[in-house]
Amino acid sequence: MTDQTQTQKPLSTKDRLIRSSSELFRERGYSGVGVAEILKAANAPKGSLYHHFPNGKSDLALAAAAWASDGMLRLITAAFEPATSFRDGATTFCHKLAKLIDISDIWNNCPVTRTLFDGPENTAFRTTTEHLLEGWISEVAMHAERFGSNEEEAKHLAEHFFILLQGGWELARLRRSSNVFRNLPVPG
Amino acid sequence: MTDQTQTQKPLSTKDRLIRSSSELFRERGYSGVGVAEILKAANAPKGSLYHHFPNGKSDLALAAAAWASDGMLRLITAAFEPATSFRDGATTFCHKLAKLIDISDIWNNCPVTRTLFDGPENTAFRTTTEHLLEGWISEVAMHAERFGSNEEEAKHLAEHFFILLQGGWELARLRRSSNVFRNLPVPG
DNA sequence: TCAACGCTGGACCATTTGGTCTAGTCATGT
DNA sequence: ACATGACTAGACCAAATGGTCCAGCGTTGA
Repeated sequence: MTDQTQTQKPLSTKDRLIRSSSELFRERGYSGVGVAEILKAANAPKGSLYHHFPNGKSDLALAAAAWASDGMLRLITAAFEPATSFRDGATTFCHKLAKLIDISDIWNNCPVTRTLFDGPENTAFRTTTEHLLEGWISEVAMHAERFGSNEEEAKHLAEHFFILLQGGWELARLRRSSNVFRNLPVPG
Repeated sequence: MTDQTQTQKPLSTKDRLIRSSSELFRERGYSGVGVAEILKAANAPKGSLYHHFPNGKSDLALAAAAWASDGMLRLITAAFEPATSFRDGATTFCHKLAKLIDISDIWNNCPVTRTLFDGPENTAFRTTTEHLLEGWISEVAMHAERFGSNEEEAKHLAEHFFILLQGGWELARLRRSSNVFRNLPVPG
């Protein structure tokens, strides 16, 4: 995976492709975005896309979802790591997410489901979606255990939180308000 | 609105168009479905589509979402009407939905968000989405009030339930299991 | 009986779609 | 200096896209 912590301005064509497409995909879904549009946004020619991603659009979507999922994972860590309890971590997460949504609407979409649930129904898409989202859940469960839950409890807590997150995204989008996340009935 | 309670077999072309497209849209999203595919599924020629829906695909999506939303509304009523408490109604709803999902995967999608959030970002789509989904919420809130909640409480309860529903759909799809709804942490 | 109208059938169209292919550029190591 | 391989550039393509148009059909009311 590409190092995302770098602050250097000039991104490689491949990275520009991943980032731009990630934004577009989560805004409008896999089938809602055309290759031409991605290319324009990333300022890249067609040849580059098919060089870096031999299977074209679908490969790119897989990579874009994985990259964006990493961002969410880091957000989870940033919220739960320094927390004093599960509830505290969950609440912090929600407030951080709300702030991101205030900055840009693209955060008001699940980068993984928007990108991959909307895509072609093949094994690669299914397994990647599973891998990424179950990754979020087990990461949250890990923190729940850290705060004293047993494995069973932690799993439930994490799943519950996942449901609230996904549902929150829908309601926040409907209402056009990040406050949904600030008032989310977090478990714990 | 067309009478959906009729049991007569031969549906009008317009109704076939609405029903078929509704299924397709909620399975694969607005941009994931082509007009040709809808026409084939509804066994209708192109002329009919543009006769009944002058604005073509987008008009049809609006109608399809409204029709499917009505179905959800009836499910809500069927669950909450005879219930003994809000929690009872909510639980019944979840079990009914789970059963529908077992029958057909198409129920594991929000018919409104899948169809309209994925569509073109114009006023018609936005206001229709709002109208339909807020309709669900206020219907649930109405039942909450019926069971003794004050207006404020009822609103919160309904929103909370909406979030769980939407999030539940995502997790159920990820896990490919309707049991998510049977174990949903319903409020009340 | 006939006119009017609602609806159907499908030919046709411009545009956009995702994808291929190849000639070229550029940096690298030797 | 040169060969190598990674990468870029964009012309090109078949297929699919959403949409238009109109001739004809059948049912209705006068």
